[in-house]
Amino acid sequence: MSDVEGELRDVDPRAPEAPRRPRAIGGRRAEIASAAARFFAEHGYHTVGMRDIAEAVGMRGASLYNHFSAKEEVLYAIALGMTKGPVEEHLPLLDAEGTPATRLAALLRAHIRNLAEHRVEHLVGLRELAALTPEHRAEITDYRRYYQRRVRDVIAAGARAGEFAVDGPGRAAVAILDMINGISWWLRSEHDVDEIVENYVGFALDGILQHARARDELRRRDG
Amino acid sequence: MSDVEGELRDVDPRAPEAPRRPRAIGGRRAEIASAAARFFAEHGYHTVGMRDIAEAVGMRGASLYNHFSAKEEVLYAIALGMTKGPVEEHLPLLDAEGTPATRLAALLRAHIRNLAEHRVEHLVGLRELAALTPEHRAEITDYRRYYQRRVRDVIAAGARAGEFAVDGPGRAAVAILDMINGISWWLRSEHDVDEIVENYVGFALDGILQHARARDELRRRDG
DNA sequence: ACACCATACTAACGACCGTCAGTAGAGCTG
DNA sequence: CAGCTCTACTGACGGTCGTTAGTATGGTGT
Repeated sequence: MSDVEGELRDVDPRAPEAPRRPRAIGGRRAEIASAAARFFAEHGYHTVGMRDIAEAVGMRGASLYNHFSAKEEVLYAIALGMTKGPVEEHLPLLDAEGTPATRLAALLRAHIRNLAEHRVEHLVGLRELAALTPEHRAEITDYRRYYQRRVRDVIAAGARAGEFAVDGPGRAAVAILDMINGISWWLRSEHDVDEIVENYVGFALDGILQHARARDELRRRDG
Repeated sequence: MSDVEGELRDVDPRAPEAPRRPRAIGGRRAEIASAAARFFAEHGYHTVGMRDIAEAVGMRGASLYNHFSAKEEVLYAIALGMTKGPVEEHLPLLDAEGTPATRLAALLRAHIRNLAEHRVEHLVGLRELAALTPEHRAEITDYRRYYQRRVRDVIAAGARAGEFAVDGPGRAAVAILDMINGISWWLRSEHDVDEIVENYVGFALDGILQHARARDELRRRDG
């Protein structure tokens, strides 16, 4: 009946060791989470039913419980992918060689590209935090706080080195991350991602993180 | 400005004789919307029931329909207050005397102060757009687009006048507004609003809107 | 070949939600 | 007082939702 095709046996990028599972069963999970993210992004978590998500991947609502133990688990998987992932894969860029400025620029570039590639998941992970279990929400916000702290620290290092001219590295970090995360609200497929990346890295590195220098120079000029 | 305080309603709501409060307040609508905004901000629009909102203002769920024709109307009132209001009250600051920089600074200051004063409404108006009727959502986004366009125009004027050094006034406008609107996600009552206002106006005016100047100067310095 | 297990299905339950109908008391107006 | 309005109440309906139980099926390992 249901013409579920088996062709999309996928390759999960992060499956270090698949425990004795010959079938690529993680793939269906990712497929469901991806479809759910699209729906959540467009209509909101609570207005989307399990039956809606199921239909999008070609099954009936109840069958989703073979892959997720609850609807909230789907949201949790989406949110976790957008917080834990970047922390583990992008944050090492801050430990690489180079000045704080080059390292931060590399991080922001990776961040924005990741956001553009997973726009809906990113949007959902930001917007639907309140729908998570308190424990899950705490875990997500912990990841986010850690990420933000690392950005703050590299900004502080750059300020000490004279690369940045900013007072309040913490506030600048928040401002930069909010500015960048705002992209997920309006990004459309017709936008030029490369251009956006360069614009925003410029806004952050040459703009916000130089604002104290520009401010002093402008004041000196104007008297 | 705050209207009706929570006067003593220590009476069992089931009591056949309800406490007679002084008539004369049309502020009941505002009181309901305000309580609803607090709940929506904390728990999300769909997880908050009419009965929850009602309880917060001392009535039963069905009685809310004497003030709003539907739950969505409550959300609409909140969102409208946070979009139409600023458009009509703050945007005239852009038509006042002064250079583009001083006028834009005045607008951003007013914007952030308004956001801080109505943090929950602002957050809800941003986050729960998807829960609005298509017609209501279109109206809200129209207001927001218009606001954004006006900001873009004053940035373009400042760039022509040499006050700003930015390429792409539209993108800078979006970045600045996203950065500022991000405040509503983390603002707490213990924050110093005045300090935030000055920080963010600096980020925008001396930072993002000067990034092309800073970029060129840094490149010249570094070779 | 057989057992197993992952996965899909159908059917239904219980809870909750937005909303409405109908009612009643208080205050104002004549 | 009579009559109208405003606002709150009770009670309930219809629908939807997340979730569970029980069952069927087909591929896989032994």
